Amino acid sequence: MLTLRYITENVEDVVKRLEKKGFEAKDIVKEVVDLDALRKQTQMQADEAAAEMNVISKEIGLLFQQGKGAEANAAKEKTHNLKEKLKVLAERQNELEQKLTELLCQIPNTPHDTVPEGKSAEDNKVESQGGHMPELPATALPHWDLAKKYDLIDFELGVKISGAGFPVYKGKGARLQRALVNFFLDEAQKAGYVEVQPPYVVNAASGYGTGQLPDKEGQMYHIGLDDLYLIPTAEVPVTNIYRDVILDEKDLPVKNTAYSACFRREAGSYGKDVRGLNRLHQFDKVEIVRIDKPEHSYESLQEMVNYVRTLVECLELPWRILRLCGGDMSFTSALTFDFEVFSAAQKRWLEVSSVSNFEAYQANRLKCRYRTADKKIQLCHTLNGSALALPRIVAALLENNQTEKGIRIPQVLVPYTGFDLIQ
RNA sequence: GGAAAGGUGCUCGAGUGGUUGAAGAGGCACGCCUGGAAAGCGUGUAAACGCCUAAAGCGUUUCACGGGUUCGAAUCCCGUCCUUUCCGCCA
Repeated sequence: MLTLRYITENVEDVVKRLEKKGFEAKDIVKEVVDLDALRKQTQMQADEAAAEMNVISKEIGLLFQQGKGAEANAAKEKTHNLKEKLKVLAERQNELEQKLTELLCQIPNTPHDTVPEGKSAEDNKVESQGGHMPELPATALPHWDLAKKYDLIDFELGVKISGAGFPVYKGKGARLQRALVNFFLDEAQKAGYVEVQPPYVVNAASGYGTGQLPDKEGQMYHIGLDDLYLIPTAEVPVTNIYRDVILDEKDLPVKNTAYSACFRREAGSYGKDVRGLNRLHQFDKVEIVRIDKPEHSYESLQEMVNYVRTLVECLELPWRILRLCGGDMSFTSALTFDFEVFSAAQKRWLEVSSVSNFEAYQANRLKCRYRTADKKIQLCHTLNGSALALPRIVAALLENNQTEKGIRIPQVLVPYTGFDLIQ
């Protein structure tokens, strides 16, 4: 969430910026400002009452020590009203603070200046593109047919075991998955990211920390018996490593990478767009996470974008980078670049990575802070990106590299797969 | 799942209902000492919110979390959560 201070000190600016996200913030921001004023006033009164109470209590203590029991008992009389008043004020302050947090959670992150105007995915701006567009014969197959033909992925078997969206990878299909994961992790390590293996289930506090809760509750699988959530991305457990942590300036930027399976309910999305590997309930992804100081976070974002680009280039896939418009950005992001690769048989661009700077939005909920060289405490900026999500990469690899002899494996992966052709 | 113990500051660890934000130790930082280092000595070492234009300063809160008793709670009572150990089960 945005910080109270930022909102109350930049009312006009916040409202104006949020327009770009299609969020009408005027009313809620006004409510926040009013409530904050009331909160301050209430705290002043409560603090005053508490201070008075403390003084009297100390006096009573002293009187008892001096054996002046009668005087002490007389002093007690004074506390009754004050105690009642204090209770009321403290309760009111508590309520106000709770209400404020509730409101703040409903306000999305303000978009960066460079975020383009726009309402939907169609308004995203193509930032750059590259790679070679393959020319496939008319007989080219979509990846779900290729997967069947070469016995790489069994979607029906997944339905039997779990349900739609939980494919079973087999033989060279499974091997290709493992190869990609290892390749991505090795590359991330070379780029200075420290690998972690996080838990795949998280508690509610972690869900709140990164912003999945409360707004996106329905998108995660919830384990009711233990009140835990299956992670929709490694971003959640990895970023939460830094929840309630005060880092040292010299430790920044923190760079982590993690492989994890990701679980998403994807409620309400069906149809031809979700066929095959295009949209799954469980998929593999290697994530990169960075924690940085505010003045350096956009440099970090650029570095992450550059890094992800090298991955898609290594894989010899046609790619493009989109700068997401205000309307297509996530609730919590300030600036997002999406990576898409072209899947030549489907003739579609598929999103394989999303790289975002959340500025202090997540950090504020996480209480992820750092101590500057002159000992001041500030919120960090958090960033993350996929590097990369596997299924759509696999879809594009299968489709784009299909030949009469079989499916060609990109050179960089051969040491990992142990084969260069799927026959 | 059964039984027991316990949750205090960066860490370890003490804590009698009344200057305990919290002894002591370690760590860390700075200073002195040294040719340099170690040792030694000294000093410092929580966060949030509020008041104040800001700094300084002051106030309030915080000893897992939530409630209760009390003039006053780290300390007593109740509930919740978590951790550890032993037993059982098990990759």
